[in-house]
Amino acid sequence: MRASQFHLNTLKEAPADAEIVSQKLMLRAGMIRKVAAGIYDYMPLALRAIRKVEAIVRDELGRAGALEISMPLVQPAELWRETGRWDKMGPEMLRLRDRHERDFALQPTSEEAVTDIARQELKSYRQLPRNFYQIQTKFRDERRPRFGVMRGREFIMKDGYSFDRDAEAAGKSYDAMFAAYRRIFERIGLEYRAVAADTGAIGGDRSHEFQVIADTGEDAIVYCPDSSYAANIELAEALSLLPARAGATAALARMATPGHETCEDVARFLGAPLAATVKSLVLASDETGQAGAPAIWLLLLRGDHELNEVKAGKIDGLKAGFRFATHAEIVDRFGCEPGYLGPIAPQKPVRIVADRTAANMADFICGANAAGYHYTGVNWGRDLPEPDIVADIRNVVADDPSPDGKGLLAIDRGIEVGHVFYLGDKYSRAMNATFLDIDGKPRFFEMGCYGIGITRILGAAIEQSNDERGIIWPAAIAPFEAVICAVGWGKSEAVRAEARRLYESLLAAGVDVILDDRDERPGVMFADWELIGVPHRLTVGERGLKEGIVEYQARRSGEQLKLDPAAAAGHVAARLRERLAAR
RNA sequence: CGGGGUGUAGCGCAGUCCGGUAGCGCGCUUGCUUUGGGAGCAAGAUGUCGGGGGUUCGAAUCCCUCCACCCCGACCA
Repeated sequence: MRASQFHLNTLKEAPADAEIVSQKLMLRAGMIRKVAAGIYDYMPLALRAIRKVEAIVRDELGRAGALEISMPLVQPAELWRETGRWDKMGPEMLRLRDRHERDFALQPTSEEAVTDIARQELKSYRQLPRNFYQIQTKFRDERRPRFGVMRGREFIMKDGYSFDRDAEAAGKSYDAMFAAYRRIFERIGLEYRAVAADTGAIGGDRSHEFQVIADTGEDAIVYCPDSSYAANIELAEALSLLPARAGATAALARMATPGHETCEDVARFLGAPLAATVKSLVLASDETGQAGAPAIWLLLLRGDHELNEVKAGKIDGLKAGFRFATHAEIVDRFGCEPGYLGPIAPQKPVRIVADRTAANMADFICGANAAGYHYTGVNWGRDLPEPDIVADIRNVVADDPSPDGKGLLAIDRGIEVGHVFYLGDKYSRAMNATFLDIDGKPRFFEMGCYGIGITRILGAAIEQSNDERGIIWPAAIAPFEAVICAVGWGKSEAVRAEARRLYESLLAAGVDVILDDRDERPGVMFADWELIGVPHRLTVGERGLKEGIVEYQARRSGEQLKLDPAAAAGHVAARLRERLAAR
């Protein structure tokens, strides 16, 4: 490719509404253009990177035995009604009507469509396992799209689905996809972690997210440096920090704490450590209690801990959904304003759930259910009944003990770029998708689903790797692997001749190279290609040619070399091969 | 969806309070000069001032209304 025939449009300043670095750099590099909230044009540079990601995904999935198909972007409502998701999906699914007033949705994912394929195409156990995938535009009408391609409404996703005879075979399909995902992210050249994730209603332990490590990630990922333990914070098990409950040493005392409503405030006011306090959170469950009123729950956590809502949602009685209680509900149950709530003698009974750590605390501080008062020296059993339920309901924090008992936990930020998930027969059962097994009986398919956010990978790669000059692409997905900057293209026949020769030899060596023949000043060329993030740069100019050299510069390290022109193409090709061999 | 904010040239912004011929920087076009880290000089082009309605002799500016976008929150495979 020659720059004079390519489309480049770099900006010195990013649009004011761009928020995070990947979004700013992609806009400045002219890769994407915003068309509407969360909806972008992918310009030639971006599409080249996208195609490279897709090529790696196709190659590895093909190797793993998956078959590419394409399902419709516009899907009939009937399909979604079969599984109940037409109603369950909510406004995130964009719906539309055709001229006959029939309902359709833009696919946010394709379990229904692929299960429909399976029930018609896969008749026999002899056809299993089968794994279909597509790389397709998805639409999810996010309430708040942001961060450019990281959380767009329209985006490109690889979604794959496996069909197996039984759970054991499905486990093998899952493991094969897990291994393929590892190869994919390694080939792309991202620093990532595969973490255990929440399985929701499906249950089991077969759900993993592939998280690209980046400080700007929206997810918190927990891992143990001394073992293989890694999990999304939504799932990561929090052990009790107190192995057993210590005996009471203090007497119960009612302290005036006017105006001190948070645990931090109360601890400071009473001169006690934050870890001696217990915080009270009031929830209302959607399962109605007596007389049709929502059941009210009191959740107790140590003052320095945070509620994990995913974990809370696994408690019997909260599984159907919950919300934070309203002010009126709180006052009705506790006879007291929020800020002074506690588990001791609320006005009306509530279900009390204590976190594992809170349940082992002794001599603790909590609200007295009277405005302006807290209790100190509170002890379970002596001052109030044992909690109704003790459960893990908090987020782990750094330096918590690892649940596998092998050290302390650390926390990183991550960007989710892939997810593998065992579905069981959730969709096959809902859609009556069966095959005939060896015994002649129909059985529901055991399914798995496997997603990769193709466009999100671009954003994640940039978040992970950039500097003040711009993007630093991993070579495997860079729009171009190398650029030749021809300094003085317009006036020097020698420069033109050498640049063309170099260009041809790089092409012959299989390097995806662009020749910058725009006759721009060197500063303009260098700034453009550094912003765009091309990993390898060769500069040909009269100055170097007089010395008998061309210059090489590596984008990531900044390393500069003077190379014999005859060896330059080989040098770049060798560097690109090294990267592949290193994996 | 609740709260806040912003819409002026491709991008970044001023002008709005206090109504009176539409501005600046970057980018773009042409010419000359320059030529190894986003060149200089000169001459240009580009605006339904987000849309509609109103007030006024006159509206980017004041009023009403709609829309879009952004931020915070809530929500969320």
